[in-house]
Amino acid sequence: MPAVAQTRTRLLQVASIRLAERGYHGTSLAAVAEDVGVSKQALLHYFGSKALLYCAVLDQLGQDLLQMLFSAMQDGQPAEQQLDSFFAALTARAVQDPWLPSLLLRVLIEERAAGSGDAAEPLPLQDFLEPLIAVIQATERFKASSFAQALATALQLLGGACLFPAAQAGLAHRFGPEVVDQLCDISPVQIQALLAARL
Amino acid sequence: MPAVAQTRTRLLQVASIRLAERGYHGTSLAAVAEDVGVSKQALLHYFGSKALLYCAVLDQLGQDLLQMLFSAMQDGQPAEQQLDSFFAALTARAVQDPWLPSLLLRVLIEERAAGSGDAAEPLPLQDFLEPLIAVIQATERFKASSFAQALATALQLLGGACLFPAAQAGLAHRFGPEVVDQLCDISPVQIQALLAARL
DNA sequence: GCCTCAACTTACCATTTGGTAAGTATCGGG
DNA sequence: CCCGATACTTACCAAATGGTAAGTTGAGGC
Repeated sequence: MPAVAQTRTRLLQVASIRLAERGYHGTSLAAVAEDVGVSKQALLHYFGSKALLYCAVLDQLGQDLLQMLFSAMQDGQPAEQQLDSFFAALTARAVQDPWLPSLLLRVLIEERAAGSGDAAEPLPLQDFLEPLIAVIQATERFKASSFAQALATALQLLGGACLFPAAQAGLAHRFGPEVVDQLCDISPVQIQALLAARL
Repeated sequence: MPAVAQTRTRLLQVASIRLAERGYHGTSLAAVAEDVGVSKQALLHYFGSKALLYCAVLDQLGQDLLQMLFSAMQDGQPAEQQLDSFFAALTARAVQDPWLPSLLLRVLIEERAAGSGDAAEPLPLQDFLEPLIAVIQATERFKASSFAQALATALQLLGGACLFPAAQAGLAHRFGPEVVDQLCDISPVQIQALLAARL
């Protein structure tokens, strides 16, 4: 099935997962390459260096999130419902792709990971965060609020929504898989409750 | 001032900060030791290995959090107010010690980091998480709810409360230091609003 | 004075890591 | 049929890392 040049895509996927699970420094190029079934140098062939691979992964993550946000912004619905749709989509995906919220939280926590030294490098996820804040500022509740307040709310929502799926694997280890199964069912309604309460 | 054996304490502090900022794999023993001003082997002298150092750091973190929780549980106040006090103390400390929420989130995300292979190793932070969930289950709102629902709420609250302080440094880089200053002021009331809305 | 023990230090080592150099195989175009 | 580009591979390397071995220093007990 994977005709050609699928290798790059698979490398990106595997790299995303490993970077989410073990972080930048905990992920070795050799491990990623081995998972995909190619040599380490194949990886370097596609993405010049580890830092650039990391940038590519974050780029992909930003695009994924942005697309989810845009999909939720389609029609002329009120901003509250747009946020509802977005976080519903986010949690739905997060349950089956736990690496996504893990990576998101990680990036937000680890400010600078792979800076090329250049000051003008585009911040990863910035293209996603700014529209998200804009939507929050478009709600009735935050119409008159400051940018900082909208940002605080965005972080609160993201943190509240992403921590469970990101911690999913560890929680199964702590409290048992059956509790996690229950949590997967509870999570979406819990997020809706959070949004309803905060907006 | 540091008479003797303060070295161990300082090593633990510096290790906590570096582990929070850069994660387990991103933190080298040599770097921690150098920050304190001793040799790498002094570190190994006190904590047998890197994995044991990590365990010691997590132990300390768990104790810190547990103490904050117990302090908030003093008198016969209602559970709602106990949670209020705890999260107020947490955010107050988190603003000046951003490494604490960073480390907390990191540990929750990275399930297994330094397992001795033994299956019966005590889970880090478990002694803190369980009482916290118990307090949530003691509230009117969650009195009749399942354990899983209380756990979901605990994670939502922790995520919502910890993401901003943990991301503080990166946010200053993204949106400028003045926005972060505003956020530091906003954060506590935002957390109170979150608690009031969810309990 | 001497023994012991904690609290370190300098040397050293095996492994892993990111990265370079150079070679090979395949394929489409001219 | 050759040319170049793409998509890799094997070999190799310098640096960093966690960890071991052995030595040094100073204080307290006998």
